[in-house]
Amino acid sequence: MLDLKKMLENIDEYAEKLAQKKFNLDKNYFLNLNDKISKTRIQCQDLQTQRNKGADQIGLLMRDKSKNHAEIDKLKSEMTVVSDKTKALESELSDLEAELKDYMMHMPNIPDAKTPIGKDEDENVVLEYVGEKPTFDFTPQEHHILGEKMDIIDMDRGAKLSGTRFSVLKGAGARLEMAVRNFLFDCSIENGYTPVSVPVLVGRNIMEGTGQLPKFEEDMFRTESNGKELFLIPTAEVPVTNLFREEILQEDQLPIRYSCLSNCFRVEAGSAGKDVKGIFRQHQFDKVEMVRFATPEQSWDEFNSLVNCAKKILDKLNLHYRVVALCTGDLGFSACYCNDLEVWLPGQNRYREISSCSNMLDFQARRANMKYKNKETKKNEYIHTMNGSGMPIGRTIIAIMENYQQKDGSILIPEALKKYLPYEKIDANGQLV
RNA sequence: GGAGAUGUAUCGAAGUGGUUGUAACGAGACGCACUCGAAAUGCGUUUGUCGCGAAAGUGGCACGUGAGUUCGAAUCUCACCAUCUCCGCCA
Repeated sequence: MLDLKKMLENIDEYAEKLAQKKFNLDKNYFLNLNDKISKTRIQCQDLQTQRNKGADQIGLLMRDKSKNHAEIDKLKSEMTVVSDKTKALESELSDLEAELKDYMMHMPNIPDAKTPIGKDEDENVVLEYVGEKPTFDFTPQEHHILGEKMDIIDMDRGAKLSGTRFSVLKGAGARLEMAVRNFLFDCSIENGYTPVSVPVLVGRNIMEGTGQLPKFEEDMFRTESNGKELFLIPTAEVPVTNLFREEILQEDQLPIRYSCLSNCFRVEAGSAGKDVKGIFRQHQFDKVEMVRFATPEQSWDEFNSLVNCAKKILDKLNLHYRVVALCTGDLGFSACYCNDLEVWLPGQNRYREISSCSNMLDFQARRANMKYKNKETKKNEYIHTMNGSGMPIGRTIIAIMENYQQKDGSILIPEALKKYLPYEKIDANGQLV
């Protein structure tokens, strides 16, 4: 959620920036509503004061036995009127506040000044290329072709179990997956993160805290059982970021760096027909997520360090990639700045997103009410949150398969992975040798 | 799933309808005094949040959450949530 005060002071600037993220601010509605709320609030507080004083007075009279009942009864009936009025106004005020909150919960975070301005992903800006494209003396295949040939990825049986966008990994495929999971998990620990293991089913308020709800409900898997509603998380960012909701941390505790390997579930509404082959875009996948909590002063250093953590992982695997700054139109709902790492996939002959690192500043902290006590000012201030993928397991597997494939149809095991999968390669028949 | 109990500030815990007073008492933390320093002792400070105000200040709201009763609710009623104990069931 945005800072309401700042927004009211710089309403035009905010309107413009929100428009860059495709949110059309209804300025009149917004200002009127605010105006109505502050007027109602003042009236309401006056009435509440009146009610409190009246009640106290009655209490005093009742203690004083010499007073007659007629006087007390008269006051009581007067206070009934005040009390009714107060209740009516209280409920009016809470309706108005709920309306404003609902409107604000649908507003995205505003882009940071260094986010390039642009309509869509075509206007993202490449910041850096790292490593070099591998060369092949044959035509490299896409991962799903290799996977089916070697019988280590079974899309058909995945679909049989759960429908499209589900898959089954077998033999060397399943072992490669486990190796990648362990590798990425250990990478996050080497990079200084404390691993956490969290629920993948969470309540509605948790999804609101990180910004998935209320706006993107159709993108989320929802369960309901015994009247209890729970959502399947689309990323570990959701439960991990919410760990400190409704808490006030000490400044010394920050920064906090957590990593989490979890299942992720996405409906992928609106991406029908896109990336339908293979395991690139699945309803269910595993991912190591890195989440950081920081003070506003630490925020950007922490963010840059987070991006470096992600880069280090791809470097270890010797993969070629580029770093991209997302433009305003492509930026996620909660983010104010985002760098994507796009790995080179020779089979697809293009760069594809493998990690997305975003700084949310205080946007999520406001929604989830996460604060820290500033040592100097002694005030409680909102913390900053940021997160990035410490790689999705599936896409890392794809990158390895496509970049390490050989002319004979085998796939070499990257050096960094041999600790977890002590073989030279997966041969053309899908055997580890 | 059945039975019972509990939920109050940083922690422990009192408070079963009334101003003064958001919260007795205890611990912790912080500040000051005493001390060469420390301990001990004494005094003081210590919930959050939203208004109005340049500030001093001043007012509202919050005792698990939400509704209700009442002139007035931490206290009474109802629902929900969480925790603990016992029983049952089950990875």
